[in-house]
Amino acid sequence: MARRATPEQVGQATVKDVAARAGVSISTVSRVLGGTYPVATATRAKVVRAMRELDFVVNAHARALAGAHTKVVAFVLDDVTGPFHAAVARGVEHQATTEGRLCLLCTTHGDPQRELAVIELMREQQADAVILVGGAWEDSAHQERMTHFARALDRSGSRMVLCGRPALGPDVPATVVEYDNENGAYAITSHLLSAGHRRIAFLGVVEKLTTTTQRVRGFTEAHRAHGLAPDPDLIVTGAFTRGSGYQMTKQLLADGKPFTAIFAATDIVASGVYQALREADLRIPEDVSVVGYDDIPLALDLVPPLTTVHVPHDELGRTAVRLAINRATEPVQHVMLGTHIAVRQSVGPPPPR
Amino acid sequence: MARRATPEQVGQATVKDVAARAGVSISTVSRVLGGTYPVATATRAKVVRAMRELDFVVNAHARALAGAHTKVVAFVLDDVTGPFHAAVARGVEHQATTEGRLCLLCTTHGDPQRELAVIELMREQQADAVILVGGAWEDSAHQERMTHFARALDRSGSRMVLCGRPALGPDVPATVVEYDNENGAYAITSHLLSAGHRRIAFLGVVEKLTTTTQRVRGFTEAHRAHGLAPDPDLIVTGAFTRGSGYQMTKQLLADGKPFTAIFAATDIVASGVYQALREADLRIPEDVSVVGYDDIPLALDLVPPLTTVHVPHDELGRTAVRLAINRATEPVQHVMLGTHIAVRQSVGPPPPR
DNA sequence: ATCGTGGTCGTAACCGGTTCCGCCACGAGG
DNA sequence: CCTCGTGGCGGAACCGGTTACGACCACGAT
Repeated sequence: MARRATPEQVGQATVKDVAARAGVSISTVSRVLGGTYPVATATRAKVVRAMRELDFVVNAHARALAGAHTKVVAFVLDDVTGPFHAAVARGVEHQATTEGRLCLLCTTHGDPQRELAVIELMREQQADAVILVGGAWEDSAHQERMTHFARALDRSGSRMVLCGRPALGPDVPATVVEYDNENGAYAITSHLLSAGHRRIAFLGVVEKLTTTTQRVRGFTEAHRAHGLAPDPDLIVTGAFTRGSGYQMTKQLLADGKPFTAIFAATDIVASGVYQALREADLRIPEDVSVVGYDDIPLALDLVPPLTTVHVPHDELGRTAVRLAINRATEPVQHVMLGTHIAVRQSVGPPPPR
Repeated sequence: MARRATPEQVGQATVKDVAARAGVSISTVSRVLGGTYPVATATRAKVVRAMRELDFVVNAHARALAGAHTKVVAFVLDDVTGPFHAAVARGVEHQATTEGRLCLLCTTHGDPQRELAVIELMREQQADAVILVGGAWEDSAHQERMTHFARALDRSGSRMVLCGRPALGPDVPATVVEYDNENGAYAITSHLLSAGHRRIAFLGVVEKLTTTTQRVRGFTEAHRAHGLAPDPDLIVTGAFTRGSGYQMTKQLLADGKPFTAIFAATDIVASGVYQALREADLRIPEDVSVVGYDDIPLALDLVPPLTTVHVPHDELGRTAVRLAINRATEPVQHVMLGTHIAVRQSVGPPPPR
């Protein structure tokens, strides 16, 4: 890139330019920039004036290189479009701003390889914290690589944060902010069970994903607590999408297996369930009760409003960056946020046979 | 920060460390890093090995400082949670990744001041492009500041991108990627008019926001084309939220002004409209027809599915970064993406009186 | 009048890379 | 056998800031 022809007004002004214009040394400019050093009022005024006249802005890279920290937190998630992730992202972004940090965003689109690659990029960026949002893959090789990264980040003064996924191990230097996935599933399943449902379908098991594993566990435990066991045929595999919810429900209906309630793995899945039921002329909750998980805004727009498990998205995101950034003073680096069910109108007693 | 005690394994490994371990010079290490220079195969192997052994990653800041560009695009939007913005963000992120860039994300929460402050931050970060997503404020002081930033960014080799908002002026160095807001509103209003509606309420005018201004203009023009004029009493001010849509509808109903259709400024607003109508026992579209704008996923989940204006969110985001990053080879820096109406089931003929 | 002292400011050494320039050894051509 | 060209590599000057260190000045105190 060609440097400026005249010392001013072309290209980006530097401290050198400011110093020259203000008639002071570079270090003096740097001092008023940092603010943390005595500079005579008159001198400061000259410098500030020169900065304004030259429309000067510091070069964040130079500053990061010379100083200690980067003022950037990175967070990686599946997809910004997913309301769940978006809500967490919002919390992350908000808290990062509060802490005076910028946000680096990366998406993986559900690809474990890409997740690894992205973390590498974040290491290059010297991010203060790298926040991994959402469920993790139950793959030991992947977890090993992840552990490696956690240590590498720790070694370079950064921090890995597991947000909405379980810890990697007791000796892995990472901050963990979970939400009570299993108990949420347990609670809402109990809700269904208490209403009298005995044949409940769980739709949307994603293999090897901690999120579903935990939800299915809560689902199963709740049955057990009622002296029951879920019918394996009613636990169906799918994706966390509207289309998948629709397909799974259609299939379930086609199979003819009796059921009186559906536990959709996520609210998005539930929206697909709603449509399939509507097309089958089945009323909610008179014919079939439906519950979801996540409590995204959509839950209110479904007709009838969806009974679901509320997850503290925002708090999840905020806590993640708060703990990571202030880890020097924050004693606890592993928290489990509570979930609770949000009762609305999609659950009723099972229909009389 | 204390430097490493031993030359290896503590802190972050640098090119110097790698060079020492591989028994070559710093410049050689840099050359294999860059890839763009002849290095003997044997030497390269030694270096690569040393890098792996030391778990080396380049320091992006040092690289940015020494080299030319940053490999980062910044984008600022109102709120990640909004489905519209999220969808654009997804496009931005995707294209940025394709172009080998990282994404810096900032939110303004509708605060013009913050938007300005954020752009300043992005300048510090030397972002390759700064993408502003969503409508702009029709405030001349604000636009002036914006113009100033556009020039400043241009001067430092960066680029401002207006994504979903109108150009600032013919001589302002900025890339503009708009969508046809007015024609979309015109089309869907015509759709309503053609169905026989004559008293259509427009809900959700946000003062001084280009987005609503353009939509209202299309709304008005469509009326005019039919030899009509909208009733000013039916154009109501509000926010782009579900709650606002709900409130405005309630109020409209309470006012007793006759109307047979509602044009919600956005789909989110429409969701509030739906609820208010449901509570008033008014059927859609038998009693009231409703249309929205944006075509976010929610439109499909509303009952009945919402007829709305489809906006090419994803393309909007992708085009924004594509044009900005490749502006050297992309001849046109101002594009207007088309919109079209997505007909679903929320519009019918007006009820017989 | 001299010395000590505290407040300001300039000089220079970094931070961790990239890249221009020049050196060296080697093989080929005269 | 000597010279010239060339591929591979090292030395050093940056990029734009921060900061330790020391110089300088004007004070009040002795």
